[in-house]
Amino acid sequence: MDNSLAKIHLSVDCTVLGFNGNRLEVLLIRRTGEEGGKEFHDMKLPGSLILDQEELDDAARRVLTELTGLKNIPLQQFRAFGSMSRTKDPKDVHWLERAQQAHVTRIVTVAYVALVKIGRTITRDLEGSEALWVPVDALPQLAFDHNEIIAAALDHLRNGAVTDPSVLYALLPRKFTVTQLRTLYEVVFGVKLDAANFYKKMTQMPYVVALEEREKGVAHRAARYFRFDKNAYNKTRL
Amino acid sequence: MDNSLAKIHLSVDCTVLGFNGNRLEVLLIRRTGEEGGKEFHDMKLPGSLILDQEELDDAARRVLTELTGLKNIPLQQFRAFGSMSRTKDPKDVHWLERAQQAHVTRIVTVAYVALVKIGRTITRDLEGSEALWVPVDALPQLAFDHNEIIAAALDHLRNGAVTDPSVLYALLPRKFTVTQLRTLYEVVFGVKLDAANFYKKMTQMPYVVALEEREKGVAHRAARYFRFDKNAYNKTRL
DNA sequence: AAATCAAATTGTATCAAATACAATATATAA
DNA sequence: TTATATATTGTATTTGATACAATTTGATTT
Repeated sequence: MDNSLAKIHLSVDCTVLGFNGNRLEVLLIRRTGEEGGKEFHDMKLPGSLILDQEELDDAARRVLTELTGLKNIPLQQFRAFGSMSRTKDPKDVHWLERAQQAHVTRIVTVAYVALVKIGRTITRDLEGSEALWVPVDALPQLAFDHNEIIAAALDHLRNGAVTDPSVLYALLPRKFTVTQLRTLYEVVFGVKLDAANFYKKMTQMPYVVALEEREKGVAHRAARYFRFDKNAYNKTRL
Repeated sequence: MDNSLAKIHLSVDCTVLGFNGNRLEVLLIRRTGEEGGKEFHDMKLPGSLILDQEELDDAARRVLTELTGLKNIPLQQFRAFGSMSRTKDPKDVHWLERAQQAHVTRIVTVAYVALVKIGRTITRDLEGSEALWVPVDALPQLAFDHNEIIAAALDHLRNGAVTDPSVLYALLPRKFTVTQLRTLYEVVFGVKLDAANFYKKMTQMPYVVALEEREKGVAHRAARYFRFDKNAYNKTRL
């Protein structure tokens, strides 16, 4: 009975993105596996199989908390990845079966993105542990189809930011300079923007509010800090 | 072993959207079920369980072809739906188990959207069959979480159309008037647009090309037909 | 056949936003 | 004290958005 259906395993994977002031980075987990008797090291997205009765969103939240120690980070599911060829690399299959203690032929994963402030994420749990930030434009070959998942997550971010630019402020520190904001726009949309015009445009937005505090220790005129005002932003949309 | 993992079934569901010249419609399937001895009728999205070894995208394509007879329609996966509460309605569980001949506690579905030209879709297979177009702003209560899936599909369409408006032309007939195009924009984005300004703006786009042919049989000045030029469009983006 | 209707299409004027780029200000470093 | 590197402000120009009046043209009505 029921044997026309695959024995499918289901997992979640989280693409945690951060902005280091210069480019986008993704949080990856070191993986140690074995291939033909030899040990190897590579990286993968933080993920986990879904537990019995566990909601997808809860599973994603669980993974994120276990990894970063952070809670209440908005996570957004954006796509499932379920190609048969996800498990075409024997390295991955071998690793999976050792980790799961079960025969795995097919694993469908539900992918999430989270946008975090890099500074606040690197808690003691992360230091020297198995997690690390890697620039998204310099990724090595990752486990499974994780390179593809990250590419899709970036695409999702870009699309989301067009409709609702407020998501970008989740990537900036609470206090940020206009230059940081501009660099973020440049890196997300892959464009070059005029600094002077961008400055005027953004600082006249009611939701980008100036603080008294200024940058310190830079070898030039210190930039003013701004913060994002969620309330003011929401008022700009109906 | 392996009993900490749920026995999960996996399916695909297709949200096939069309534009009837006035509003968006979605293609639904009539469903006949049984509840407490009484037969009932309602509607659901076209979907199917994934076959063994079948790619997700292939499953979606298969469903779409079986339903509409059309092939080569671009389908886009946009999200998985896997909440435990998807099967909270006993009606749905009962229906599933009768259809699947198996005990089903949890079914995760991978959702796709397809945009089609309504006129070309209604083939003989559809006439009098179990499929029908229903306006998305007048949907009854559907099976499972299909109302939610359709809402997400519309959201996905809106977001996609902001970044890449060319997707909208998949919803229009090959020859269309500017008024049809404008109504589509209005209905997708939920806004009212000035007819004169929209006309000038669109007809000056290099990818909206005027044809000689005009509308016939309308009780006023006949509108000119235009067509969408994919090549010209692509040249406008890098 | 002429007048009428309704929507298509064209015109024009105004206002707002995008862009270019010069000029000024101000932390630290030399 | 001057030099350097950005931050920030100014100004002029171009382009696009918006409002709305005017004209055109099939079909229908008189």
